[in-house]
Parts: sequence; C-alpha cells; structure tokens
Amino acid sequence: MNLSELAAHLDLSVTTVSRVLAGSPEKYRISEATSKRVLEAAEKYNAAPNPLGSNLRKGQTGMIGLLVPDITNPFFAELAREIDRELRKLEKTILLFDSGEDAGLERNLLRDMTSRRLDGFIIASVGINSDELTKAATQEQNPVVLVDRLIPELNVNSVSLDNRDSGKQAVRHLIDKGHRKIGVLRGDTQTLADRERFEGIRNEMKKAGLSLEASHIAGNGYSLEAGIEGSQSILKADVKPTAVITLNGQGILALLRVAREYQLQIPEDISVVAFDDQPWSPFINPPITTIAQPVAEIAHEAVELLFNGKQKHKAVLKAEILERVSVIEVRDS
Amino acid sequence: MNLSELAAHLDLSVTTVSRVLAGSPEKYRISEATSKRVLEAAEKYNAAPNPLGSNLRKGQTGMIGLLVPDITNPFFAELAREIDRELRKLEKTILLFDSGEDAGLERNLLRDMTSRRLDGFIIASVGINSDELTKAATQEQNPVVLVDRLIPELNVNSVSLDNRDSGKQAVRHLIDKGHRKIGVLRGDTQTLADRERFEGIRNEMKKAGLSLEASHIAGNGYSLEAGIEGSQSILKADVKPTAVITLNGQGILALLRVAREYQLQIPEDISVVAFDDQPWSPFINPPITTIAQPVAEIAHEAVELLFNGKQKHKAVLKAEILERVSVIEVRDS
DNA sequence: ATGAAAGCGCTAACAG
DNA sequence: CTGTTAGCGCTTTCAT
Repeated sequence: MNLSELAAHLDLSVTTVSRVLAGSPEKYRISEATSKRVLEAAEKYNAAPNPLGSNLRKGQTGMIGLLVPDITNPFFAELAREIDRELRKLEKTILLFDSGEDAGLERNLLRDMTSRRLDGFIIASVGINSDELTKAATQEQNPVVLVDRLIPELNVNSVSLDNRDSGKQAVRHLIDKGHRKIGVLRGDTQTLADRERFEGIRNEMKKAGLSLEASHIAGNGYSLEAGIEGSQSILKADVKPTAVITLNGQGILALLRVAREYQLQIPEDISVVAFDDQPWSPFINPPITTIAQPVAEIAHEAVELLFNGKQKHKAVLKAEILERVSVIEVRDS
Repeated sequence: MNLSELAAHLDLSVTTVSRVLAGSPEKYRISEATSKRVLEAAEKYNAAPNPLGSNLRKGQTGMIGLLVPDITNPFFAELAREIDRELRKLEKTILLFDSGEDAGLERNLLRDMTSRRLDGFIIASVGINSDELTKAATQEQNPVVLVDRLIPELNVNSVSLDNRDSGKQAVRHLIDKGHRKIGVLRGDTQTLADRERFEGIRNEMKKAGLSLEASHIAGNGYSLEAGIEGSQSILKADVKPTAVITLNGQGILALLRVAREYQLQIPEDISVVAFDDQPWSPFINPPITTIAQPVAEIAHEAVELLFNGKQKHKAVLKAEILERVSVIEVRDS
C-alpha cells in the first residue's frame, strides 16, 4: 500500500503521512496521537513510501555504482563486501557492474552506469583509459572515486596502494633472506599498478647492487594462460632465479602449477612472494608469503572520499607483507 | 540535459523525443527527418532520458536484488558474475546485498531489499528461515527465485543442486578407489544442503555395506574455526579414516591446515574430496578432487525462472566430480 | 499541527 | 506523423 492510500484510510493528507514515515514528526510538530496512528496503520497494512516516487522527487537513489574488473577475484570480492558494509551505514546499496577484465565491455557498462542517476561511482577499471572512463570520471554530475586500478592522466579522487613501496617490500624480504637472483611474473604491463610494482622492485634491487635478468621477467596479462606461459619462461631460464615475485592474483596460481609440472619444490627449489593475499594463501602447502592490501581500509577511504571528499584527493595506502613459509633462507647464490 | 529541455530546443514535444530515444521511431511513424534531428541533438547535448522518471512511470527499475551469504565465497562470486551476464542481455543490473552469513543482518537486508521496488529477487539466504524471508518469498508483488540455500517450507521457484546425488558421487568415487573408512566434515547442519549431502553420503555407504563412524563425522558452521575444530576431531580419531569429504568451501581449507599440522600427507595418508570447486583447486599441491556445481547453469536457470517462470518450479541440477590427485587408491583397509 | 498544490521527468492513452 | 493531457508517488513550499 502506498502513502496516498494510507492517507485516505486515515483521513489525513499524504503530506502528514509522509512526514511521519520519514521519521521527522517533531520537526513538523505532528501530534503524538496522529503520529502513532500513522505508524500503527503503516505496520498493519504493510505500507511504506515507494522509493521510486521519492527518488524522482529528491533526485537521489540511495545507490552507488561499483564497477570491478572481476568480482571473482578475491580482492574485488572482498572490496565489494567492505564497501557494502560502509554503505549500509549510509543506507546506501551497491549496484554491481562486472567487466570481466574486458575493456570493451567496460565501456558499455560505464555508459550504462552513468546513465542511471546514481549517488556516486566507485570505479576499479581494467586499468586502461577510454573515452567513457574519462567522461565518467570527469563529469561534475556525480562524485567518483577511482580505486586500485588508477589511470595516470585522470586527475580525480582515488584510493590506491603504494605500489612502489609494496614492490620494494617484496624484494627487500627476499634480499634479506639472501636471494640475489630474483624473477618477476608480471600481470598486465599496461597497467599503472603493475608498472609501479615492477619499478619498486627494480629500484630496490639496483640499490642492493643486484640486477634483474631479462630472462627472469615475464608475463603479460591477467589471464591464467599468460601467467602459465610467463612462469614457464622464467622457470626454464638458463640460470634459474632462486625466488620469484608474482605481481597479481592469477600469477601465483600459474606459478604453482608450472612449478609442479617442472617438479620444483617450493620453497626448497624456488622461493615465492605473491601479490594479493588470498583466503587460501595461509592454508595451502606450503603457506604462501604474500603482500596484502588493506582492503577494508581501501573501502573505507573510498566511501569517505566519495561523500565527504575534498577535491582531488589521492589516498595512498601501504601494503603489508605476511610472512609464511614459501620463502627459504639462501646462502651464496 | 533531459528530454523536455531537448524537446524545447528542437521545438518538438517531449513525447516525440521520448519515442525516438526509446528506440521505436517507426512504431509511431516518426519521420526519418525528425528522428535524425533528435538523435543528433541528443548526441550533441549529451541528453538522455532520466531513468528516475521512467522508473516511476513504468513501475520498473531494471534492477534485480541479489542477496548472497558471502560474496567473498568463490561460489557466490561466480554466481553473481554469471547472473550479471544473464541480466545484461535483458538490460538489467544487480543490486547487491551481502549478509555475511549473518542471519540477523540478512533479515535487515531482506527488509531493505523488498522495500525498494525492484524487478525481482534472487535470494541465496543463509539457509535458515525467518519471517522476513518467508514474507519476501511469498509476496506476490515481485518474482522471487531461491538459489542454492533452499528452505524446505518455502514452496517457491528455486534452483538448486541435487545435493543427495552429489553426496553420493563423492562417496562412490571413494568407495571405487577402495576406501571403506570415510570421514565427513560438515558445514552448517541446520542447512538443507548440508543435510542432503550428508544423507546422500550415508545412504550410499549403507548400500555398500559400510558404516559411518560417529567419530568420523564433525563440523558445524561455515566458519573456518568450526572447520578446524571438526578436522581435528576427525583426524585424531582412534581409528583414522582413509578419506574425508568436506561439505563446503571453508571445509577443505580447514582440513588442509590441520593435515599439515598433524603432518599428514594428502593423498598418501589421507584422501580428500571437497565440495565446491574453487579457482585454486586445480593449482595447489596436490590438486584437489572436487564436486563442482554448474554455476553458469544455475545462474541461467535462475534468471530464466525469474522472468519467464512457470509457477512453483524447482529446478534441480546435477553436480560434476572433477577428478584430480587428492584421492589415492587403497587396498584392504 | 496539518493540508493544498506544485512538480520531479517520464510514458501511454487518446486525439487528430 | 505529431501533440496534448494525465498521472506514476513522493516531498517540499507555502498557507492557515
């Protein structure tokens, strides 16, 4: 039952009913008596304001659009959950868009998403710029926050990881354990995150007087196939690295499979540090040392920025290394 | 820019503009000329119908509510992605609600979800009935499909796994490999899915003249802690089973950890069949034999049922066993 | 303390 | 082939 029907039943105006149900009866000095009458009748007839009406009237929807490259990627699933929790506090809900790491689909979704009148957008793009993305990000209409996969040219509010530092943490750990020949399995090299992580690694190695062999660098793309190919090329290099850093979630899976195929034991034959902690990282054999993103914090910052945001604020958070047993100490290599 | 502004610019009626932009100009015999004029101007001024208006007018939103117990669970993440794909074809979008396996939160979300005027609901509840769930499921207002976690008392459209059969498949495989002492790590025993899987297992064992030792059955709840406790009690039974079936996603993680703790090798010391195939199942060491749900099919059926649904149809799909190397052949046990 | 009226932006029925 | 009119259900302004 809608408000006007309820109002008719009670012989009141829609206005009054609306005011009571909006939860601000005293603001309009509605009498205790009517207020109570309305509330009880609403309960009895299961009546509530139809949000379609108020959405139109208020020009708000109580929804924000969340675009992710792959909800199946635990990082984004967790991000979605945390954002959802933050939004609940504001009585808002997530409208979900999953591009499946497909830049073409992403453009369509972006168009669809921006055409609905949502209260804001949180965008983790595939990481490659497009007209649609630029448009979505720079229109003043709705607040936008870019997350995780940033675009250098797009100067808008964003939350991301200090990727350089996290790359540094990964190598630092390996160097401390005596590794000198370190391989890197990259993800999509077009992506800022990947490039920054890689740079962080390279710089730190250089500082330590080490060099990154060309044959120890591989991988291009987020797909599993790309990861497998990359892992193979690294693990069959003439001079094998003693440790490998994988720069994205699929990477570690691929490396695990190829290591098995080549009968290489982790960590005895090859040490591993993997980017993005996953729910299973601590449980498998051996438990994997990972670089974990502060997902809850990212979600919190994103929502915060979206609604209370200063202009052009770029939050940059630190990753944390979770030491488990996939890295072994090594002497003279 | 909205339609009436655009109409004013073009000196046309909103109606005409609306008809052109709705994509059915010939249906109303709009002239080529005006049609073109409208389209071009719309492009130029970046004008499009405001969905808030049409939502109200049409009483439709182009959104369906998806409630899941945990978007972080790969099964539900994949389900969400597949549902999203199906919905795209219908130009609809997912409004996401994540209860975090929390029955209390679920009730709130259910209330929130049903109060918005969505085009339908796909509900994977925590698996325990509540007033809110019953109400949401039985109101004629919007189409509803229950998925995965069914409620026996709720006689509504649903899509689920043939859980009994899938339990049977799991034991059958183990029995065929010579196992006679089989353990079961259960999830939430209040849940229909868990009970059915368990029954399927027990029946098949009985048929084979085997019995299920009380000390080989454990676990209660979807949490990791519950899984660990359960795994411990099974793996330190006086007479250890030679194989264990885990009935839910967390279960295998817990079992893996405890096996490692107890220095039990998989599959040499203990064979494992795990419910719910996960992205990492084939990649870890050893690759795990799993019972996989046909997620894409579930999503397809759910959306199909939601919009073209016959009344009271309960789709039941078969699981598939994915043989990998976590089960070893065993002689006289 | 309450109500009347206007209007958010759209689409569908009816009219020509 | 196009336009006029009405109304979806709500909230807000103004009035009393």
